[in-house]
Parts: sequence; C-alpha cells; structure tokens
Amino acid sequence: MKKDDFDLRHFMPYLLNQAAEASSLDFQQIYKGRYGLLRTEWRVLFHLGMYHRIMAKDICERAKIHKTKVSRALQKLADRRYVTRQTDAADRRHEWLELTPQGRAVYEDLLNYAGQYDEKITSILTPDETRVLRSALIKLAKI
Amino acid sequence: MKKDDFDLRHFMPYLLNQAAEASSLDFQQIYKGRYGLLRTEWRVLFHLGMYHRIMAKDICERAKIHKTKVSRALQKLADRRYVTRQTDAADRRHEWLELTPQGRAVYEDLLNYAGQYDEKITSILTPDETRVLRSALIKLAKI
DNA sequence: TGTTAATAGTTGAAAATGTAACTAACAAGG
DNA sequence: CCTTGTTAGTTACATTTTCAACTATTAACA
Repeated sequence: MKKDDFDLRHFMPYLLNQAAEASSLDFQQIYKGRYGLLRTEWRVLFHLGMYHRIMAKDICERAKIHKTKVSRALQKLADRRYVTRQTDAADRRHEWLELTPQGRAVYEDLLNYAGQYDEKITSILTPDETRVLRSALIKLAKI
Repeated sequence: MKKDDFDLRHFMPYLLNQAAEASSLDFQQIYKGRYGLLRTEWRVLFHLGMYHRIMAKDICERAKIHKTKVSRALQKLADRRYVTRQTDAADRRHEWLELTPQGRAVYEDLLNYAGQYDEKITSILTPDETRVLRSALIKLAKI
C-alpha cells in the first residue's frame, strides 16, 4: 500500500475497533442494565458458564484478558455469590472456579439475550458475509 | 440461535473484540514504541493528518470518540507541539486544529508503518476475505 | 536437602476513562 | 437588549485499567 493510497477509514485495526466498540457498547446495555455487570465481569461469567470448573488462568488465556482484570472481576462475582472458589488440595496454588445456581441463572438469562443479539448482528449481514467474517476474525484474533 | 447452539467463541461481539484487541495491541507497539503515543492520541493524530484544518468535533463524529477523550488527547498533542489550535475569529467557540511540521513528520512516519501493518493483516487473509471483512465491519460500525 | 526458578493469583499506586456538571460563545424569539 | 437554548470544548470526580511489585506454593536439580 502506497502512502497516497492510505485511507484511515479502511485501515483494519481502525475498522475492527469501530465495529467492536459499536457492538460492545450496544450489547453492554443488556448485561449492564439487567445485572450491573461490567464488560470484563460479563466475559468472565460467560467463560465460567461455558467451561465448568476452570481456573482464572484458563480464562486469561482463552479470553486474552490480563490476570489482574480477571482477578478483580472474580472478586466482584464472588461477592455477589455468582461464583465459588475452592483451592485444589493437591496444588494449593490452583483455585477451581464454579458458578453458583444464582450465577448460572444469570448466565442462562444472558445467554438468551446473547443469542438474540447475535441474530441481530447477523441479520445485518448476508449469510456469506457472516461466514467469511467469522473465519477472518478468528484468524486475526491469533495475531 | 438456540441456547444449546450458543458458543461464546462464535459470538460476534466477542470475536470482534478479540480481533480488534489483538490487532490494536500489535500495532500499538509501533506508535507507542516510537513516539510514546496512546491509542486515542494516535487516532486523533491520524485524523489531523488526513483531514487538514478540522475541529475537535469533527474528530469526535468521524472517529466516534468521546469529546473528553479527544480534548485530552489534543492537550497532549499540543503540549508536544504536534498540533496548533487557533480560534475562529468569526465564531470564537470554534477552534481550528492543524498539524505542525513536527506533527506532520510523525504522522508521515507512522503512515508508512500503518501501510505495512495493513499489508501484514491482509496477507493473513484471502483477497475475498479482506474485501468482505471491510464491508462487513463498515456495516457493523454503524450499529 | 537447599537454593533458585516458575506458577497462580493478589495488591497498591499511577494512569486512563466515563459521567456529569461546568464555562464561554453564539442564536433566536420575544 | 434580555431571557432561553444550543454548541464547542474543558474540568472535576469517581470508576477502571495498567504496571510493577508482591505473597504463597510447587518444581527442578545441583
């Protein structure tokens, strides 16, 4: 790409950010409005809902969220009794996390909204665009 | 989308965030490493580079960045003598922003890296994916 | 063993962000 | 002119995030 050709509006990191921010803020209204959750808290909650009995580190790696953010999100989720933490007897550095019934109820509720929201997004796109977009984003997430 | 089908890893806001974060952090190394700029500062600088003599409000609208963020980014850019601000004589609420030669030099330098980076990204994707991705992201940014 | 390194996670201070309230300048209608 | 409303931008304060240093526990191996 030559200098003269450059257009900020087509620059990938910029476009990705715009789209990610727009959809994040839009979906945020749901989990923030219904449960007062922050973005990181919601993300951690969803990981706990999908993968049962995991450790904080698993969330960090899978979601690429820094451990301090995860640590603080877990504190809040534990304060609200959405999550239990129990240290592994064999290796006491490890802490196994699990959703409480309350936490799971919140997760299940938000799951429905997430499904609806995904439909909202994909309805904006053609089926072909949706498919290509997903595969492209998965590739780019690994950079 | 039914509940059982739901997979966090395919949830659009999640995927968008992962890809946006990955590419942002990656490209950030360049402008942060070379000039110690923050993400918002870099974005504002690029808008000033692309569109000469604009107002803070134009940046807010085009980039969808909140006015307080733009205001603070401009303070820093002005402190570094990358930007000049002159109030409009006809309407003194308006402040025209322009890059200084220094600011433009930084912009031009980063422009090259941005071009290279965009090539890096698009080389990961097929031409078809690149094209579809761009148009899809532009649609989604308008949500 | 005993020393050093690695792992999981927390904490505190500094930096950045978000929200709302604010100033300053102009516009519009009486 | 004089109130009321609007626009552009800043500031203050609370909340979040980041960065680096920290604790506690286990692993590696001389």
